[in-house]
Amino acid sequence: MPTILIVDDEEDIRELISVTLMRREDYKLIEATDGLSALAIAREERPDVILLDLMLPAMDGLTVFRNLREDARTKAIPVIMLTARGRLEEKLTGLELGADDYMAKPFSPKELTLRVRNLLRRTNRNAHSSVIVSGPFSLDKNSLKLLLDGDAIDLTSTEFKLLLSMIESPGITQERGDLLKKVWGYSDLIQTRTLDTHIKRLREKLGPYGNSIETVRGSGYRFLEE
Amino acid sequence: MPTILIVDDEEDIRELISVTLMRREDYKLIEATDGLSALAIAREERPDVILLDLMLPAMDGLTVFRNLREDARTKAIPVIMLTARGRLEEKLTGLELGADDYMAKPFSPKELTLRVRNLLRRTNRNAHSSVIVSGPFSLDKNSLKLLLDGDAIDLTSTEFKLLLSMIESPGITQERGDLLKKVWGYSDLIQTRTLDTHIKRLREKLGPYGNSIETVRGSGYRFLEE
DNA sequence: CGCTCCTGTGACAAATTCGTAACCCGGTGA
DNA sequence: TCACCGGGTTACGAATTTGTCACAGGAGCG
Repeated sequence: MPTILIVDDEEDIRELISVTLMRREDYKLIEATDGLSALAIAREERPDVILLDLMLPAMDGLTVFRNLREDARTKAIPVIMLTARGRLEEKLTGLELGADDYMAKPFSPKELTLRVRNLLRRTNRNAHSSVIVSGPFSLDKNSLKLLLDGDAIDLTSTEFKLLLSMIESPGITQERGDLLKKVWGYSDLIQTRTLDTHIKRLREKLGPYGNSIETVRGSGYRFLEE
Repeated sequence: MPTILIVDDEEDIRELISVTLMRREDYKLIEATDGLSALAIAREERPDVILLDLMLPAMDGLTVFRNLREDARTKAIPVIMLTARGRLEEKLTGLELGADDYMAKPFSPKELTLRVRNLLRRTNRNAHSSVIVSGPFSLDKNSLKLLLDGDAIDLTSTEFKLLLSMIESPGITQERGDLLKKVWGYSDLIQTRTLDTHIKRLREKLGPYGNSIETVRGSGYRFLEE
């Protein structure tokens, strides 16, 4: 579920945006009423999109934006700037600074929704959507890496495939034959200890989290659901 | 140098856009006057951005857009839709379909430039920059030079190409076959030690940073992500 | 033309991975 | 109680993959 940070000092605007977005999509919304708290929240929460009003008390929106772009933690977060209609110079300054989008109030609720959605899609299109996260596990199909609680774990090619096969269907028991087919390409019921050997090796490498892989006696194995 | 496809049947619009963009940035511009040729060009040239007028003869812009999004070759190309002012329904339909941006004519030339620029930045962080920086590495595509912690390292042509191929996708494991294709143009699975030999030579020249190139056994190689 | 450098090839060494087979243990059913 | 089944474990050797090296041919330069 994407997280959206709404930065506006006017409560009715925040309310309007909040209602608009929640009516049409399933987002987690966070609100900030001033620049400083917006920056703190952005750094802490790493929202997927920021809706940033330019007319803020104390620290104005453009300054907030500059700060966002200067901080490695927040520089990649897409930002939609909001402000009063007709302020072309302001608009251009925002775009000059690298804003992802710009909308003038009052905006069409549907347009806002669509722009947020498209921005999320565009961002996800370029992101490592190949990463599967489950509890402390983070499995990246692009880099063929496993991170466990943030620590890299060396897996062999077969181990990676096996873990991937299991983590893709958490909570689902996979028959031994299915796993043998998926990972090794065995198409018939054959008698082999290969799967068990690799399960053991995998469990060893996973240390305490090795018990995330559960044995279903008489059937196969199952990756613990989060 | 990014490629921009301008799709508009009106010559003065194409001219305006062309002049606007060329005045401010170094782009390769391609023009199309109708939907069919736009699609053909997009598939062949894979532009970095498409400026798509919605009022086209024969095949309208929305249909062109749908086709772009349905084709794996073009679905990832960012599209800015252009049309007459005030057509909110049309605007929403475009955004509904997933357009990356929407501008109403007449548009501010500067705004157009900025939106194109920002879109390019978001989708290709390094595409229009000739210098790729990653940690201590600074690779200049124009001078074919590598700086490592500020010190120039002599690379042969092949070594440079190989390092560039890897550094362009940090953290991504690239199959041996893919690297052989990219750097040597080999198109089939062949048995060769060439890649490994060059990897070894590259690692030697990189000294302590040679371990930025990681071996992914059974797959290929990966440049360490920053 | 001679020299130097670059490049790719093929042979061999080193390292790693993998699968097998034997053995063990616990649970279940007759 | 006993036999059997299924999964856990271990050790070993084979297979595969990657690293390394030396050499030869080609390209480029003076």
